[in-house]
Amino acid sequence: MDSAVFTPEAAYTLDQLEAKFPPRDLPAGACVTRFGPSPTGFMHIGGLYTSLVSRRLAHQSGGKFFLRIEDTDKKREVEGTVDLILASLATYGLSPDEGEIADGQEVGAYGPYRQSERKPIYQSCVRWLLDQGHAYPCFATADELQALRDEQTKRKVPPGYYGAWAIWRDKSADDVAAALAQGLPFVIRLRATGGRDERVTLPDTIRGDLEFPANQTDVVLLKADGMPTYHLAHVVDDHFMRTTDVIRGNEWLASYPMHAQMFALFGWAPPRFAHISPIEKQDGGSRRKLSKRHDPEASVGWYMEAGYPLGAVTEYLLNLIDGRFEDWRAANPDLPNTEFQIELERMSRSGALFDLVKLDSVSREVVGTMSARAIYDAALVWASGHDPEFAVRFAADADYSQRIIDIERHGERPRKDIVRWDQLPADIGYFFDDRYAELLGEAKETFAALQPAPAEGLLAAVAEGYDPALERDQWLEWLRDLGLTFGYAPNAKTFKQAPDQYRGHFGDLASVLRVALAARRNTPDLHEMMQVLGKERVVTRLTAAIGW
RNA sequence: GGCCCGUUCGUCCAGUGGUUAGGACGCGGCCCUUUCACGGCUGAAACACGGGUUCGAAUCCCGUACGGGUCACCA
Repeated sequence: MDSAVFTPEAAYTLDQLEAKFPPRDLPAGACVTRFGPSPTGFMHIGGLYTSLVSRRLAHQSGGKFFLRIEDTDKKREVEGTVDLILASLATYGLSPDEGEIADGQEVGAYGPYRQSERKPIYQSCVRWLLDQGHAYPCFATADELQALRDEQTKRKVPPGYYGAWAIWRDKSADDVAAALAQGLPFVIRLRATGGRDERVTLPDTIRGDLEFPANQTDVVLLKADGMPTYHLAHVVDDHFMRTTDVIRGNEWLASYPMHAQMFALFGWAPPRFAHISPIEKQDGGSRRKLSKRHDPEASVGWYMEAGYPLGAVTEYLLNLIDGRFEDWRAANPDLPNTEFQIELERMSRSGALFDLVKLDSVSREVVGTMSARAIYDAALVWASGHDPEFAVRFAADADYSQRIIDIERHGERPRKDIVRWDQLPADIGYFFDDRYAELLGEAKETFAALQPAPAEGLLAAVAEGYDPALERDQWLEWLRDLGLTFGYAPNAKTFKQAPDQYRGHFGDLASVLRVALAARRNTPDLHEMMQVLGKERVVTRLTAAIGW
């Protein structure tokens, strides 16, 4: 039987492919890694995690990181996913060196980088396997396969298409020709070579040597539509794309024996493997993988919407990769995190629980090291996409916005209360007059509820006497003195010693000003806030509040 | 069910035969303080269990339990 019938799109011999995709010219020790997502409408945080590991490993060794779109299942494909993947990677600084880099645009000499466009390559390899007797066509129907499984379950033997259960494994050429003549759909299966007690060992970079029973299953290589299964595509692609390190989720551990067998049959040296544990989530008493359905934080889109700065997600993930990152960061507060060398060998073998609280803490630190300008730029990009109304305000006066951001962020102990950009509209909205106007209603309520009630004439006096030229200390002294004339003790201690002699203490006075100026009781340093607002706004707002 | 993987404070990690089992986040307390933060100090908090090996085990071996993965023409 001519194998061409089963692989109509085959176009090369193995030798031709070897010549077409020669070994890469890279320095010794350089790692070539890849990320191979299927475009099913979603970018999982785990994909970002794997990409981070892969890309860092490649780059710190002088190698390459490429993106391969694994779109061999046309049923599950969701349009637009590739753009989403590209945007996600780009947002967190993980753009690939090779592969699709923009809509339909590819770079790199080992393409095409979409598996759906590599059919001739897969079929060429399968044809060789067929010719060698290492693969064969199978015309079993879904019903027949189901019946097989039912029988296996009944007989309590391992389910699967193997050995004597592999009904098409040893069919005669006549049977095959007959099925073909009827136009029956077929798949191509591997003729498994694993012996009954044979074992294979996987030298996993993270986990050390792992041992499994050798593969005995005649796994499907080519589906009825002529597309490869993951197994075939992985082996063929990672060989011809010259991947040195396959970094993938540990759900692939169990299929390693199949892959190993195929590499051996082709006579190819397998790459190194590193199976990483998935990021999990606490769910009641147990833990499970972060799921697309139940956990919004499973999607990279969630982090983009929340406006976590690039570095925050990266550094949090780096922490999961190697706990020593934290120590490194503490010792090197100013170095870019790309300087941190990751080591696969040090990765945890068990799955890490995703901890949003920790992420926030990391983010706080990351934002803490950013300049007001950098925060402004990043937050504006976020706002443009997620809060247009705020974006307009924020962009209207870039200098004003940056001074707002910079409040209490300079000096020895910078304020670290920004975690994600989406908190900004609520946190600093009151600085903008149009937003402040919208907050007036609640401001009045808060003002009316103030205890002790604001002293008559206080607002007018502050508005009257406010001198923005005063340094913080002088200003404080001035305000304390002024407060005293309205019955506010200069500090809490004095007040506590003689509560009946005062209306309240300095903190109460500050609250009055805060509510009038910011429509809330909690604000950053009052002095600095007033400086940024500027005398005009301060006077206007205080004066308007006199009637509250 | 078979096969495989995993198990140190609530969480993330250090620890590779001899440590008062360390750090970070979170939590409690104290301090600083014009509110909220920041910061400083401090406290509570863990080697899944049972057997070995050893002078000595979180570290090595075996078993148990509990989690997880996988057994598709999905990746």
